[in-house]
Amino acid sequence: MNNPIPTKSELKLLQALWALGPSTVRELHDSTAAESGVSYTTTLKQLQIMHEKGLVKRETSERAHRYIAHLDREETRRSMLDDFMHRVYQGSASELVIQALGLSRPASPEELEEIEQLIETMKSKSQHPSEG
Amino acid sequence: MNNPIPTKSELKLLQALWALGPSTVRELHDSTAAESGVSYTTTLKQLQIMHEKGLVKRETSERAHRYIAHLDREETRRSMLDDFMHRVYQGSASELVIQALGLSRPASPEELEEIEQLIETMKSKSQHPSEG
DNA sequence: ACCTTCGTACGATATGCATCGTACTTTAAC
DNA sequence: GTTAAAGTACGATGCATATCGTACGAAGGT
Repeated sequence: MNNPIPTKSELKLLQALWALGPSTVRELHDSTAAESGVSYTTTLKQLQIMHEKGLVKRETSERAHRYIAHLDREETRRSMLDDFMHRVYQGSASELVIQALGLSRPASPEELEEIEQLIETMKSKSQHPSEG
Repeated sequence: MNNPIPTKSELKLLQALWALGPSTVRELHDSTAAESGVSYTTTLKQLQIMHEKGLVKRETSERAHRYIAHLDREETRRSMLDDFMHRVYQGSASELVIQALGLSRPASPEELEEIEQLIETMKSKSQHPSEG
């Protein structure tokens, strides 16, 4: 808990790390620099800073160090969403959900089913408040 | 569309503006500075910058100018949520919704009903893809 | 008329983030 | 063993954000 919130560019590198798994700076740079256009040392420095902050771990046994995301995608998203929900929606998950459902492309029927089932679960839970 | 995303401190002032309606710097500062501890001129400067950016309008007929949020809370939240959803969830509203429902306090039964109804609407829509 | 109070305007500074260039190190090829 | 290639480390810079102090103008009381 109380995890550091990654910045925009840190998040991009984390996305690449989650997609590729443990990677060298070279690999990460090649997979992201095409879009961002930044130079190699920028990617390197960014990863070093992320290491200081504890966002990534690294394996230094090889000459080219291998970086690993410290938290998985689910946990990171959860931290960021929690922060966002409090800052923007004053902690109201339901208002956030309602607005998210109104955004852009409709979800697939399977996803809608999954969401509905979650809601059923929450409904029954809210009738047994002793469960925390 | 393509609205500027407010920064963290700008968002706090917008929250105050939405709560209070058109307000002077003094009013906004009194209602937010207790928590933030910043000085009056900080609030003033912030609002001037927000005015330059188009985040707020202002009424200068009185000596103490009156500031008004340019966009209402719903629109601002929508822009911010859309940006967040793309950056963090790669545009997947359903993954965001599922995780939001899992966060912290459960929503009230009324809110869950509202969400369920929304989902029913979306389900029927997804069976008539010609509606865009 | 003069001073105090309340307001705006704006330059200066601190901090965080993102970016790059340069210096140094290691490896392998010649 | 000298050099080229590929790597790490790190200081310097630019830019946005956040904060504050000072300067200055307008109103009102005495």
